[in-house]
Amino acid sequence: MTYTSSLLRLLEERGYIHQMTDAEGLDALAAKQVVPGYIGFDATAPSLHVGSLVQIMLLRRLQQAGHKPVVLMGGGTTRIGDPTGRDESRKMLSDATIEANIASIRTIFERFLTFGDGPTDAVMVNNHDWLGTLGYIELLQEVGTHFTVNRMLTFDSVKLRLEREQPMTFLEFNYMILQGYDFRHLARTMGVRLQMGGSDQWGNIVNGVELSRRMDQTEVFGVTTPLLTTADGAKMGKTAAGAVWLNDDALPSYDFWQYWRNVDDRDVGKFLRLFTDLPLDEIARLEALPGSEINAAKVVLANEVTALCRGKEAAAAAESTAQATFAAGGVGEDLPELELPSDGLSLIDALVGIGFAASKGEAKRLIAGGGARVDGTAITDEAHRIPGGREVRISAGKKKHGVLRPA
RNA sequence: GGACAGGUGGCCGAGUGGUUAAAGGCAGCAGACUGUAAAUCUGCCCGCGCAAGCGUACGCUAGUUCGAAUCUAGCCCUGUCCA
Repeated sequence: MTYTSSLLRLLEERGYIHQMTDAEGLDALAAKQVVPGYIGFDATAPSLHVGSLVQIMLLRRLQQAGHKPVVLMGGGTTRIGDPTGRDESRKMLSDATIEANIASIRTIFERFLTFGDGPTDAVMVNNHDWLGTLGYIELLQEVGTHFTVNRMLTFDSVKLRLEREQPMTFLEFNYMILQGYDFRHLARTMGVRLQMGGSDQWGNIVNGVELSRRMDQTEVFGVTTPLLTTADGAKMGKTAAGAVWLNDDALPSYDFWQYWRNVDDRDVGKFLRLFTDLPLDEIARLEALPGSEINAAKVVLANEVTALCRGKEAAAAAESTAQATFAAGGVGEDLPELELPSDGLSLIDALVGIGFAASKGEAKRLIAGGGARVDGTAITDEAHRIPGGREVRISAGKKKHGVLRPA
């Protein structure tokens, strides 16, 4: 269908929309007024990772289309743990940890959104502010009456857990109620009319929409994004080294850049549309590049996303390091470094020290497998020693490179 | 509270006294081929040690035994059903 609002047109053509509660209603609303919309984020870690980037970009698009993004931090719900997609109950975090996490996560959003007091400026709220003061009886009376257990049991998050015979505590069972309550609270106090989220949040979003209608007769809307997987079916944002974090103190910018540089060919166009501000015709040109030329599009993708998330300088530094390292076979300044003692260092210790191997055994296996290189030459002798006094380039596999610098 | 079933390496899942650091699969790492892609093939995949070897590991603890993930007892946890 063709939308009249710039918001839905933008979201549609860039591939953000999976499901909507009432497309026509939302389209009409967005065409005539500023729509405050929110997305909820967990505060379980001090950084969000690439898996949340679609949601972050969604808020950015909302602002670009002239609406007001509201970032909801789950300071309250994190104390419970979202059962969605999890087999096991989540560990509880201390209040201090949660607060610190929220502060750290906020720095990411400040790169993607313009915060302030204006009508379309972004704001960040914490659901602990209202959930924390909500009494149990009050919750049961006000909110609980609008949920039937019959219906709650039909939700995937609950059903899956029961089918797999995994435990689900009553605490977690209440999560959906609280999340629905969030929406209604924001609708009442801030005029929020839209909640967005991943497709796994559909049930929670619908609950909030219905809760607002039942308690306040307010019409609010929900939009979910498609579940983002890479072309080979894996969830986004996982690598051997762990999650691809957005905060630069959790993952070096060079590694972040490399993540995007190495995406599957088939994902390039999709990612460019979702994660960059490049115009669509430019993206169409890039993703149509034949054969190995597609690598140019990946460099653009890596530059754009890194610039957005880490800043232009970080992107430029990462690119020039990659250029120097891969194309010229030299050494870029963004590579991981390790001090090289004047009397040299064993190859094994060097690999472990720079973080290319988790243990000496792993380093040995790497060497035995022919994956260890010193100055570009494969070394298969486990006992190899690197002499000191000179800068040495060390590699594990084709992609991981580092530098040993004399002390 | 009772009956029954179960708790194995990152995940799934075999194994019911010794040749088991524990089959198989997934995930991961490396090599070949390439384009820092995919697919495919090959090797690797607990830690320490140059090595022979040592140390840890099958929910926890204590036993039986020359020897236990495998047998016994107690405990903890989970599920299903019953109260």
